[in-house]
Amino acid sequence: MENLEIAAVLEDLADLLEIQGANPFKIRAYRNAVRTIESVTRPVRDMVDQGEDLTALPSVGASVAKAVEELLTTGRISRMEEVTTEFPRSLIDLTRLSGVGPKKARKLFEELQIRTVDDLAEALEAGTVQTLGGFGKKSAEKITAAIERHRNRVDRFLLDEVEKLIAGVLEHLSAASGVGRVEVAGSFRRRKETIGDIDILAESDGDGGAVVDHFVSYPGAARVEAQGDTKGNIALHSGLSIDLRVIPSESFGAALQYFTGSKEHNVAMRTRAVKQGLRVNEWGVFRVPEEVDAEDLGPTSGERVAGATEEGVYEALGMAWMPPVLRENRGEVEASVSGTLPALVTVNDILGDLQMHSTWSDGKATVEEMARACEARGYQYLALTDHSQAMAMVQGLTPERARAQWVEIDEVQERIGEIRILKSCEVDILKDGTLDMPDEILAGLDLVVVSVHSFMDLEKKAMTDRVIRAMENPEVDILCHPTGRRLGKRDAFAMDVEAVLEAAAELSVAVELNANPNRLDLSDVHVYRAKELGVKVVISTDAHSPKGLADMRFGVDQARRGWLEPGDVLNTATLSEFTSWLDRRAT
DNA sequence: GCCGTTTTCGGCCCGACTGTTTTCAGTCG
Repeated sequence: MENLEIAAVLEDLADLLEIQGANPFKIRAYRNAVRTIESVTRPVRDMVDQGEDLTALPSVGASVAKAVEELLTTGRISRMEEVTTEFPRSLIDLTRLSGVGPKKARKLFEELQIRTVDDLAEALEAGTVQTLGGFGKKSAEKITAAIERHRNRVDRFLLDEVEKLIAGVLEHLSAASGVGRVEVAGSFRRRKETIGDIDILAESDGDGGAVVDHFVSYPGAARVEAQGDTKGNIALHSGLSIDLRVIPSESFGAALQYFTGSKEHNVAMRTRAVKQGLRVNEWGVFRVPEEVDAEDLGPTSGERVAGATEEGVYEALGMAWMPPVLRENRGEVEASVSGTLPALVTVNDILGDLQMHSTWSDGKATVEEMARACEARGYQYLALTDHSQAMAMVQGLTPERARAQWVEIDEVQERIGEIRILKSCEVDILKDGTLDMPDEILAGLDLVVVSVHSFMDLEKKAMTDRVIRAMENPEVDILCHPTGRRLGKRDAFAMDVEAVLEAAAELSVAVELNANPNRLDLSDVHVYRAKELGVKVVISTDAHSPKGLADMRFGVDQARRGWLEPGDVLNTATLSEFTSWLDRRAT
């Protein structure tokens, strides 16, 4: 069982306990443990198998450790079984509907015997929901709309989609009178691989309500969900929900910090602040007067010690500012305090792109066009990685056509001069782990990259063995898009990523972080683990046109989320450093 | 349920908006 699956079960347990009305701090404790397990870079399963003490993990105590061990050995958690005799697990789906929380879910179940979203839809249709105390006409309408959205749900958006969707909103907002800085905060600013909704902050010391009015008048808005003096929300036709907060200048940094999150990062920060007699909220950092009861404090009571800038907020807490990509409570708070934050890789460090396609297979541009586009980006080298023949539908290269391409590459290299074009091939890993290209061709290539494109539904062990077998071929340099996922479309293969990374370390094979925003494969947690194991990461665009080369920045963002520094990323190497790496196995 | 450089007991992050509950609970982020 993968870490994410374990976390999902515990999350369900927390949701059910909340419906049951358990102690809120107990519920929070479970949720904290969920976050820990989601971001542990090693498989928890291995830790249990090796008899390690799970309570060494932050926020995991005796109860959660026992529950996880029980889950891994028996496939169930007895605490969960107890709760589900009282409240069916399907009630969790109700709380996922906007406007329905644990209290309402419980009430719907106890008074109307509603167990599922379908039950709820029927009851709304019949008009019985409105008869319950706490539910009126408006809430019935809201929940009906939420069910509708749930049924044709556009769950999460990709980073590149969001960038396009919000450009017009930002332009519209900047045109509002009295608005200064406009920043997008939230998971978008942290460059998370998928985005649920958008948080925009607008600086204004004037009439906040007027700014919100202007915001909700955005012509592209499908509906207005909320509208107050400091806050508004609209939904676009795509389903993307956009929150606006209007913030005075003196609080802009505090608000930017607060709404950038993550929630877990902020909790860790505020807990630290409380120990220093400070109070952090979206309005600033305040020194709490000692003899005043916390209950009597307003949001801006006490002496303001920071708030105008984000740097100032961190400084007030004795911390160094850090890039938003790190703010996931995975050790960055401690690293910031101790001055050991990583010096993250940037787009400017990238000196080459090691996966792209040309018209020799399914690319849209010629070898020369791709090379010139890479040259224009300031790279020292690129690798042409057209598909091998197993990818027949995209005219993958036969050995004969591979040789023919080498001739063309030599000609282009002659014309183009400085930038080095590496002869490569994205060789398919066949079902049995052998490679779709004869050894003499592999030996003639400058660089061999390998990928799985077929039989993606193999059993976990078979898939893991297949990929490791491919990496054992001494000609192999890079494993591309290792888990095969397509965000929001296709799950990762059933594959033991830990075992594959360990094999990569052993065999001196690099792993790709595919920069295409649909893939971003490996994930942030996996590249972090690769770094821990000493596996080199290559950030490649897999471009099929010159335009696709620009996706590099998405890959770099993901690498930064995984704490990678330039030295961890192979394609920050200069050409001569990179070619010596290619000779690493020569003795 | 978890945790400890003030604590092994007594805390645990905090504010805005909405709808309906005439003074605030529920939900959300």
